[in-house]
Amino acid sequence: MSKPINANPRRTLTLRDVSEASGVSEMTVSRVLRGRVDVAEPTRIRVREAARALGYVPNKIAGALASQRVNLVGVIIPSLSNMVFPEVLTGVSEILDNTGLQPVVGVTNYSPEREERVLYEMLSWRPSGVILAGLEHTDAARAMLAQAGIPVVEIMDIDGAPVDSAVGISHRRAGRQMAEAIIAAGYRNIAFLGTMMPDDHRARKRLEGFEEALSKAGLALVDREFYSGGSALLKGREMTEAVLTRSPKVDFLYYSNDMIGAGGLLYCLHKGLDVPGRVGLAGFNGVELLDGLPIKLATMDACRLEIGRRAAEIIAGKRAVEGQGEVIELFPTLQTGDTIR
Amino acid sequence: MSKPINANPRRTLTLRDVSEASGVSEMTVSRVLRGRVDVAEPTRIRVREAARALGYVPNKIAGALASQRVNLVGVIIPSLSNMVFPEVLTGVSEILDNTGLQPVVGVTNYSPEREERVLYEMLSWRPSGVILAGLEHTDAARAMLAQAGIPVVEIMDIDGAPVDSAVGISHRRAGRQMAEAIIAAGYRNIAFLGTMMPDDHRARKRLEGFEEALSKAGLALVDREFYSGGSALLKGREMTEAVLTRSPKVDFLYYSNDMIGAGGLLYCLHKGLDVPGRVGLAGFNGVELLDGLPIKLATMDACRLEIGRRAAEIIAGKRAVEGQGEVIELFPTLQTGDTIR
DNA sequence: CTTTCGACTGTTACCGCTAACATAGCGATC
DNA sequence: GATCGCTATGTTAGCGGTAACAGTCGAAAG
Repeated sequence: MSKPINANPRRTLTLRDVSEASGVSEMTVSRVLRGRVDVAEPTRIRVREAARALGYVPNKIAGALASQRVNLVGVIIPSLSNMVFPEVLTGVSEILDNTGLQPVVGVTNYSPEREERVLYEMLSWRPSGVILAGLEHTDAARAMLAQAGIPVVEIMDIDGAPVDSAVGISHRRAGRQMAEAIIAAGYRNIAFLGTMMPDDHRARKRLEGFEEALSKAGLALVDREFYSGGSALLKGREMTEAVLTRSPKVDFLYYSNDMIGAGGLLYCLHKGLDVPGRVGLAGFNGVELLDGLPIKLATMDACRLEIGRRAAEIIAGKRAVEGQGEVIELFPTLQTGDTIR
Repeated sequence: MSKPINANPRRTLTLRDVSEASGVSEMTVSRVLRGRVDVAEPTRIRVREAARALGYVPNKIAGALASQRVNLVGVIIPSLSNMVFPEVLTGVSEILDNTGLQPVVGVTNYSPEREERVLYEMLSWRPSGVILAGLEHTDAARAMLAQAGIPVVEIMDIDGAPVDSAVGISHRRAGRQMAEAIIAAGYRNIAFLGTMMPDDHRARKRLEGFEEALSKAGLALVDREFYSGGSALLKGREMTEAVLTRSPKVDFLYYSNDMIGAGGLLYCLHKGLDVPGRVGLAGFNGVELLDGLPIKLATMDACRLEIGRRAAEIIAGKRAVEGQGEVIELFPTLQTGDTIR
């Protein structure tokens, strides 16, 4: 009776408010706002105006619950601070933009436990699909993915068994290829510089492939140096100095990523070392940053943009859950740049 | 009667499934899974085990609708591909990690329209708060923010009027300070190199402050050069070459960000120019990358981590919506590095 | 004029969970 | 032994939308 009028002057708006303001049912408002075609033009206009005037923003939580549809795609990656994953995201968004699907990013910092937590959190929002980096996950994470009943794409790596689909390159092969190129160029005293890799499986696989090819040629790594944390460029510089000081006969430096490779290259140039004569260098990833260096570091692009695109396409295409997942292998190209003779 | 048993063998699980499996009511299951304390220990254990055995993942959509609570915080930033925003995100996550709140990132690519869309999309999930970069937004965006009834923090910049709260630095002042330092060091023929800035308001404000201080000293920019897109490091190199060729008497290069500054620095070093004697350089942001350069570029850190932290604290603290927003000004420190004499 | 049909709009019943309140035990208190 | 006061659990009624189906109404067809 004495319901307080205007007690809550800015209570959050609902369909009902728009419905009352425009004189049609909530259902019709809902139809208009979702862009369905079976509403008369004049009605449509009235509703749109009422909604805009009120500043109504639909509640997707309610909508998703009712329709059992969520236009979100979880994307779980290890890090944002190296340039590689942002580029994957670019590829993903590019494709998803035309589908009504929306990426939601989660970051794991290369921690499997954190990945599990992030995944759990994401799945609890019932996304339409999940894209996640790597093939290595906790058992619980793998189980969740399998149970979720949504398309799952594991990206970056294909050396292993995916839960559902996978898009990536063979890092083992990439490492092998680089080793072969280096050996062919005549280098014999090769050192590896890279991340400490308890959980960077892709770097590990590259190194494995690299060493495999070396040993096939009767060679072995002359030295190796690892780091974790800090400014990659600086670390590359420091590690390079350490290695060249400790093992003066080293004539090639293979870096696990371009950033430390760039640091090493700058160091060598600064020291006036003959590159690629006295010492050769190579990195991995093909990041844009390298274009700005005085001379071009040898590298292998990781097909990041393309991986993002393909993964998104799989999610967008696979409305139906069933059907075996597909595995798409991409092939990185070796760019010898100016640092391999 | 003849309801098909197991018709949908992997229908998605609900509380009811866990409830049946553990022999208690849905409500009790709900309580256990939300970690509420008023459930007997044996019950709690039974429920947990049933949930784990089934692989149940709660449906936050339903939960959020029922409780009118969403543990999400929208974070809207222009870009992920320069190192500045990832660091802001790090600060945000760091604080939010202890609060049960979760950041959700949206990227605008410096487009106001895209920002508006991303914001709309986010608000439709009814987040507990929004953090977004900059003070410049479309009218519609500003209206949505004001209507949303949730804490809003605009970050990076405080030269303007925030919708609610703001955390950032004064870019105008930052530009002024840098100009003063450069003038004090005796440089007189100063050029500016930076982004084309229809929508990079912070770079614009820095330039404004910079020129203001110049003119106060009776000086004016001798040359200027703009770019957009592409590898920043490379652009820095190219623009630097262009400026030094076109205006040989230039003795100082002020860059709108560290990345192009680094490119310029590498170019100068490569050309054997005397830095900082013949020509001085300065950038902006204080990115970690600079630590790896042969000599240290002068810069000003933008307090990115701290901005992220403070913004998150405001959101986390402000359970209540009311109360005027606060404006927190941070003060960047000028690091002269090795490129100002 | 009645019937039919299609275009448009309304009604009803949930979606899966949680707030709020109700209830059942059960030992302590007087 | 009745009452009280807990603690532990259950019941009820939505949260704000949407699917599915049910009208309504005017024009075309018979």
